[in-house]
Amino acid sequence: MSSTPRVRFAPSPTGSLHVGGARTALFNWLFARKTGGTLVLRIEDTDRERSTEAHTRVILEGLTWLGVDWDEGPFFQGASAAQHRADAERLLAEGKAYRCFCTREELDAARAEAEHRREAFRYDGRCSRLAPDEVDRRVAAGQPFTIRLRMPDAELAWDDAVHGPISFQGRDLDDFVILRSDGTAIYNLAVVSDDIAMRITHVIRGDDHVSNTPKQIALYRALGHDVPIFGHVPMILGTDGKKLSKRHGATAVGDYQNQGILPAAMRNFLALLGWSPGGDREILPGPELIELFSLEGIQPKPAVFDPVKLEWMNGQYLSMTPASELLPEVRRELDRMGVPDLGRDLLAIIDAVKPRSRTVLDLARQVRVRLVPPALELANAPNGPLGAADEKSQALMKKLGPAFVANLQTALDALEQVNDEEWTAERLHQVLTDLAKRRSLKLGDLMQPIRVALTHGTVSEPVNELLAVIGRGPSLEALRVSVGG
RNA sequence: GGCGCUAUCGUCUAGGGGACUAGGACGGGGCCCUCUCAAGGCCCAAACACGGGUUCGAAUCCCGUUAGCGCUACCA
Repeated sequence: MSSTPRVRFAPSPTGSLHVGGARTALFNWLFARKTGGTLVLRIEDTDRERSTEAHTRVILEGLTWLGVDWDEGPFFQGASAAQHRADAERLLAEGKAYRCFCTREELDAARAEAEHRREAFRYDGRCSRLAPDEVDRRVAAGQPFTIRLRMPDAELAWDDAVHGPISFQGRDLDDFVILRSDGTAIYNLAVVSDDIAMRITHVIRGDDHVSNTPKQIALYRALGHDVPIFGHVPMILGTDGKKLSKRHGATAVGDYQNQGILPAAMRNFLALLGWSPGGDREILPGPELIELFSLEGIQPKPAVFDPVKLEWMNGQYLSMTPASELLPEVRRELDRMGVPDLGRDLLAIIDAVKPRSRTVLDLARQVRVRLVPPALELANAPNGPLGAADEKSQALMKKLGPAFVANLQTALDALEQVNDEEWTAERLHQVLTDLAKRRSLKLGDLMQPIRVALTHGTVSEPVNELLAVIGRGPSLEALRVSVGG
């Protein structure tokens, strides 16, 4: 008679961990952590055809990355096959279920015919009316059979934690199959059987299961167990309002991990998709999320997944996260890009570049440029050190004409006078603004060429900081190469 | 077709009979800051699906309509 909730996340390992599943897992986790309850992880692998070990691993890794940890499991549904069968046979013995000898072919034909007449197909329950000795005869003859639940003519209703009262009528539902002819359980039986065995108190799952719920309630009642609390969380849609699928681009949490999304940002974003703490709060790091979470705050309507807002949120988390925490991620990306470890202080560079990044990938790309100015790499390229600079840079060069290189040379001459000691953002700012004033140069006409020479682009932190972060040696070298000296 | 679910700016949402001239955030537009781009600050455009009720009063409660979605397997 424990009163702490027991919830479960029960993915089937037939694909990677999708954002919809991830969010369902997150809601379960949030609920468990908020209430001091227990989260059980159960892998629903009863579909032997499509389930793979690789998928299971990917799902577990995805959850771990997200920071969703579980207290029990992972359990594999396949391991409970004997219990499932025992439950079905008990129902059979108690007359709450019956053997059905209809073959798949007969059923398919009946279904096709109904469709042809544009009528709803209903299983007519013919096998439920078979005389006992007829049943015995067929069993003795080795005729294969499935087991169907006798659907009661009763109201099957529950008070959904997110939708409120939902009600079905038993007479609208078929006597559905609970055990296949090979003796394995059908999903609905397996779920109920396992949820009972695991003493699950709250079933929090996707909206697509609401029509399974009355069947499962019928099963709970037939098995003589109390029904848990159900909460059905709405689906996630693509930007076109259709169910989110591969054709919308990235849908697996692994995709977002590879794009350099931070787990905390992903968690925050997913939580806000269909859930709100009320009020205007949006940036909710882990502890707040748990503190504020409640099933009642879940929206009953489906939500559109907006990757743009995810990236914005990731940018917010990026600026909140200290460079030291970002370092391992950035280092990994740099390794992936083949940038050698130069023993340089990456922290200062990360800090310089952080506000202009939305993903870790972004961040790493910009760090790379500051580690190894592209002009140095391309010093001997056929198009010259600035040949690969971006479009806006080329436009600037064209616009300034000879002044571009002349101003660069002017800056170089002045900067060479700055010694290593003085090579700080403050000092460099002073040197450059003085220089501009003395030569009557517009600040931009002096700064932008430097920026282009150093980064091959027109976007960066302030030039004095850029020079400081790149360091004296590489900065001067890149400028020299760029003026063709 | 049957059964069920859903409906507030383009998107995520606040709101739960009077506090609504409907609030916030993303995205969009503008301004400030500024050597560029971000970040940040300020401002603007942008929504209660429709029709009936109930009520002194409805985004909010009820009923319809419409639309979207889900399920209708010896899949999960």
